[in-house]
Amino acid sequence: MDEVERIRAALANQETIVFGATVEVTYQGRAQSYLAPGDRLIIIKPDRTLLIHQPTGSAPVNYMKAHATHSLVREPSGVYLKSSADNGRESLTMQIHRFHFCTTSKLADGLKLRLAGTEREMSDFLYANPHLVEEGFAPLSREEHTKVGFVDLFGHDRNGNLVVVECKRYQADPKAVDQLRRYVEKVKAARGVARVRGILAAPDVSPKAAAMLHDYGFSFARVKPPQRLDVGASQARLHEFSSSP
Amino acid sequence: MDEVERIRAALANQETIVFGATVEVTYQGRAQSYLAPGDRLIIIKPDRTLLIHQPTGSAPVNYMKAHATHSLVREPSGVYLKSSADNGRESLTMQIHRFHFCTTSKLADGLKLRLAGTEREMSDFLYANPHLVEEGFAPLSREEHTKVGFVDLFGHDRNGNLVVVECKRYQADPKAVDQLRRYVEKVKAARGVARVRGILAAPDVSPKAAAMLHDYGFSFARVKPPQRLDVGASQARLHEFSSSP
DNA sequence: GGGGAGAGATGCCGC
DNA sequence: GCGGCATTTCTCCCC
Repeated sequence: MDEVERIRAALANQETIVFGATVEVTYQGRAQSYLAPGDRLIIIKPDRTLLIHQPTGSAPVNYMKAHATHSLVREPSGVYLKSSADNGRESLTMQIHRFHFCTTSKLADGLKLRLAGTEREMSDFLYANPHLVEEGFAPLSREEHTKVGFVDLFGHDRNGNLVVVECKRYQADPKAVDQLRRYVEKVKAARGVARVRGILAAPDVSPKAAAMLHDYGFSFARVKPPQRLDVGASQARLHEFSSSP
Repeated sequence: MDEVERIRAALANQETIVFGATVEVTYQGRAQSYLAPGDRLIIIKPDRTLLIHQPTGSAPVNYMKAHATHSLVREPSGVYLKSSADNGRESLTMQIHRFHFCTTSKLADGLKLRLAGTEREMSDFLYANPHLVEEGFAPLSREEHTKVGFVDLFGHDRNGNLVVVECKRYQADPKAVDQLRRYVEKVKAARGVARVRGILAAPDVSPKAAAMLHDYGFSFARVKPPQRLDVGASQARLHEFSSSP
């Protein structure tokens, strides 16, 4: 049985397919692209995600998201993998000039990654340790998704001013200051208060972002995201859900 | 030769390595994570990018960026892939409980993807077809990266007002309006002009973003990004550089 | 299902 | 190298 037949069988059987091949790729959908022939690694997952990787970099050079449909066709001009999704609004055609290797297999895995050091954990940490934001800061709420928007941390300072805190786990950039500014204005409008302070909490701040903070009268609090992953606890909890599909 | 030896040889030989295995992964670096044992697809590229994929989704569940170092070690407790980068600030340990398959190969590819329908092409298109932004719009410059920032399109309207246009290839969201607002204010400050109009050009606009446009007195222009990929020309040009490493 | 926002975002291009 | 920003961003969460 050649590669075409093996891949067809694996597609029908919802296996994980991996092959190396010289391929040429055209894509049309949210954008449009063309990739001239070259050696790439192609992956089709059981959820019908398609990934086409070149020999460098983290990101696939071409791809189709989960739940696409794939068909391998032989035509006079050669062998093609034709993929389609979103009722034909996304389509990808890969001409396979030559197979180098091909593997198919059943892989079983239903586990979730446990991640620590996120922005959410950072705002939780600052809620519990408000002096790290500013001496005298008294948080009222965190992750407020309902009243005034998606404010990370909300409270008042030692002088009774309302304070909006935006947390970033990385060096804060202009976008982060935009966001803080938007939330400060939301709170002003929602509460009818003229003075609302803005504090950006992050491990660092870029030059442009720092200038914006100054322009808007905001403050900066240097805070590193906490990284405390309880592997033991997470492992125990994860194993409770470790039944594979 | 078992999998461990084959992978070691392939690492030394800068080959592309693909294997399926039951693995358990811990990561520490910009964040911290733990992934309990399960079947995954592991890829190591010639540039030493490491990707760990679960059976669903486009994104790797764990990874190391290019130029990491990898070593396969046998210890009394089992076989481990230990990866490190950025002088040890990033590290990943993968315990390999069981190999399911393993492939190594030399893949040669040095070609670049040609992509059409980007924001850049959209601003070029509107520069050439300014009436699509607004009747009477007269563009002065595009992709202005030096004077006032990164304004996509800049000009004046039929009444002589300065106009800043921000292009988005997707449905415009609140972040896009933030960005437009920031650029409008930059132009105001740089030119000392009190009135500068802002126009958001995008195929669609979200409800919140539309409300923000209204609040700030900005306009919306419904424009789709152009998708005209000249495959013939790109193919010819690409083949000139098709010598593989 | 769509909107809003985070991400170990990645990648690209400019200085 | 860093900074600023687009991305076929992807993914999650919540309405």
